[in-house]
Amino acid sequence: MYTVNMSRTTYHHGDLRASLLTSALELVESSGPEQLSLRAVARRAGVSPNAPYNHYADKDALLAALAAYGFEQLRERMIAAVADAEPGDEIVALTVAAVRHALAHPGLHRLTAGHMCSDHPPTRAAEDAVKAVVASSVAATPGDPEGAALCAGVWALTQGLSLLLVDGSLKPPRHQDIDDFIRTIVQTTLAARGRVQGGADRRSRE
Amino acid sequence: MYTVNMSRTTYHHGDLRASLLTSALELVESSGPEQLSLRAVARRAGVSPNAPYNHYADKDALLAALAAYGFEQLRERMIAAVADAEPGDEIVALTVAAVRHALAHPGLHRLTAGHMCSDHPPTRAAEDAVKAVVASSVAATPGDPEGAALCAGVWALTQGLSLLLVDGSLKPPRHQDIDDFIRTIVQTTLAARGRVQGGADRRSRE
DNA sequence: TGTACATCAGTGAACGCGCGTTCACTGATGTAC
DNA sequence: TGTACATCAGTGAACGCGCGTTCACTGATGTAC
Repeated sequence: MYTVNMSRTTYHHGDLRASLLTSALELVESSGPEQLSLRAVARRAGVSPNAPYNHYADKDALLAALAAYGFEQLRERMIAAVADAEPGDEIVALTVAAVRHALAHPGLHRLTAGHMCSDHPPTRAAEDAVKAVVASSVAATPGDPEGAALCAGVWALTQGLSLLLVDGSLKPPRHQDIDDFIRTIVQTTLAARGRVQGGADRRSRE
Repeated sequence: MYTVNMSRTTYHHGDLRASLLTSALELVESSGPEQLSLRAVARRAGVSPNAPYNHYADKDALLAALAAYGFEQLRERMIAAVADAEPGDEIVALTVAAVRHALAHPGLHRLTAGHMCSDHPPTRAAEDAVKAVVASSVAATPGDPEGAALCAGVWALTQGLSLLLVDGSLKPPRHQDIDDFIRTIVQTTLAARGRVQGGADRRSRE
């Protein structure tokens, strides 16, 4: 008797595939990605431990689907933020949106950021789509200084901020709103060399 | 008979505490932090599964000690890099050193970056010591633009680059040396707003 | 409209596994006298 | 120098656990005629 969460009356579930995903989503948020077990997901969906195998090849496949979902959600948020941003502010807006998303769904963030979802192509594709949004927002910034490097830097800054904030190793001061906090960090960081002297530029060690 | 790795002749091990740490270090690099088990560490140290309990309260304590070691190593590398850097280049040098360290010890990096090591005070202290080095290198940079924010940004950028490179989601181009790659990204990122127009600065959403 | 049957999507039980941790015990070591 | 004994740091066996996955099976559904 595995009916834990929903009291199903029909033998067939209806849409177990989707139900497993939302169960997994709930569990990843409540217990973290490393604690996520296929059995727990099935339990939560009110189904026997092996029922998921009708919809996902194995545990990895479910995790990969969950990660893909996470990337897609993130992408939508980022796209909306960039669209709403005032000209010249796209990069900061995108970063703020991404970090907020990570803070709103820390479990999902840790799943996608940690490389625990093996390299299923759809997941990789979803991740690439996210990076494409970063690229477009960098390109949208007038001046476009060294596209690829700035893309990488912005994305790294975003992921780093998400990581530190999600883990609690970085905290906004009491009085400061989280959006302002992120915004200030990003703006200050992107402007650091602008205020200091331009020296020490592009010197390879030789 | 648990003598797997070392063929011990004496009943007592000698310095099991240290031996456990190095065994754990090897395992965390070969299999990743989530696979690390206390039994495997004991096995590798050539000792029965419960022998570690004479030296560490539980698995968590061993993990915390390992993480603390990782932070200490990182700190030393960063201090050396900052000391060697030319004036004005401290931040970039520190970042390059930290990312290189992460790439040289990906398992250890993932242990320290993921918040799996519970909050044992010594581990936290070791982490704070690392951040202090960042702070001093930012302060050493002439102009010191908004210390705290830049500290956070530089540290986030460093952690983000480490994460992406360790996970393989960011790769240097074939022809480019990894140091140059990191250096270029950091320099470009810190100089981004300097080259673009200074607009969109410090606008709160209201 | 009714019936035979293939197919789909579940169940229930079991498998072997490695894990963290605890227990009682013991070999080796060092110290007091 | 020799002996009694406390203490330290190991052993070996066992505990209960939850896991991923497989097996044979079965209830429900839809389609062909």
